[in-house]
Amino acid sequence: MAENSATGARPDDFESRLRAAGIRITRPRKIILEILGDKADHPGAAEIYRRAQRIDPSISLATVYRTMKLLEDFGAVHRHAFDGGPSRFEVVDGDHHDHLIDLDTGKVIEFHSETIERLQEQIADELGYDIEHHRLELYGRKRRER
Amino acid sequence: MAENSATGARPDDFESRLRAAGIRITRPRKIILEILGDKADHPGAAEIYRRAQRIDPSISLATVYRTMKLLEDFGAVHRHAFDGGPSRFEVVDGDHHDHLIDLDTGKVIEFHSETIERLQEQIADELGYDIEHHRLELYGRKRRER
DNA sequence: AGACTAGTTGCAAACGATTTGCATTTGCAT
DNA sequence: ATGCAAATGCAAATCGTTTGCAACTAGTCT
Repeated sequence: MAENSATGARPDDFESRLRAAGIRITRPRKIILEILGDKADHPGAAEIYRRAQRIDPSISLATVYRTMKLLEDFGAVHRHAFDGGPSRFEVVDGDHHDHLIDLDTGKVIEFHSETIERLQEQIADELGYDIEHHRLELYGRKRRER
Repeated sequence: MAENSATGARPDDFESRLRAAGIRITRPRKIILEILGDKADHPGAAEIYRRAQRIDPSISLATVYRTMKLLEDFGAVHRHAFDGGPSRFEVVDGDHHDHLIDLDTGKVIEFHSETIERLQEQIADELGYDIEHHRLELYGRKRRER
């Protein structure tokens, strides 16, 4: 059955884009796309696997990894390894942003600073480099002002 | 500029600091400290192991890892996982800096921008967070202007 | 609808990086 | 020198991730 989530998940978009690229939409992939559609957090492979299993227990972790790789190569997903930990994934929806990781909860907050972006470009330029991509992560804890 | 070390290594500094903290200076540790004294690059555990073995073939990889952990906890070393790869280490020598990683060679260039630092603080502040540490990595390739 | 086939799956085994249990050695204070 | 807690080397264990392979499907072509 086709369920429409009012929260903004539109896996159909992805499905058609993938189809257009000649990528098969299989049952596992459909489920994973559905999960990623949430966009609420930055789940790791194990978490995606757990959620997928609740929908279809026959899904394997290997397929989760393979699908994430596929989506990453396709450019639909970004992979992060915050503080050297296991990979966590994030759906790419156009706008670039950086991350503030809550050290207590692991929660990820997104932010963007055009000024910082420009400064990065400038620095790389002065060093004679072209930036391919970059990674800015702030690790912190909620301010506890009493 | 600061002081310069012609041949580079001054492990004695570290040794005394570690001794003062009640940490035993064993043969393997002495060797690893000597290697880290170079500060020329950002070697990974395997590379440190390789270099250590050239000095004393009996050193084990496990000890390299244990020692790096020790030094990291001691605050003498920082651990990086550039682009999700294996850990690479860097001696901490006071001044903070960020990194530009040459995607072709893996070489790491250090830089620092007080402006960026301040902007980061400001952003975290606006989000209600105190920064514990942060990580800014630029990944790029040497500009090939002909 | 049935058949075909290349792409995809699940499983388990393989993998690379790192950690750990344990018996043996060693630093270093006595 | 002696003693003992701490550190070592080794091998096995762990974690996250990838891969080989035989069985299975999605999408296509009748």
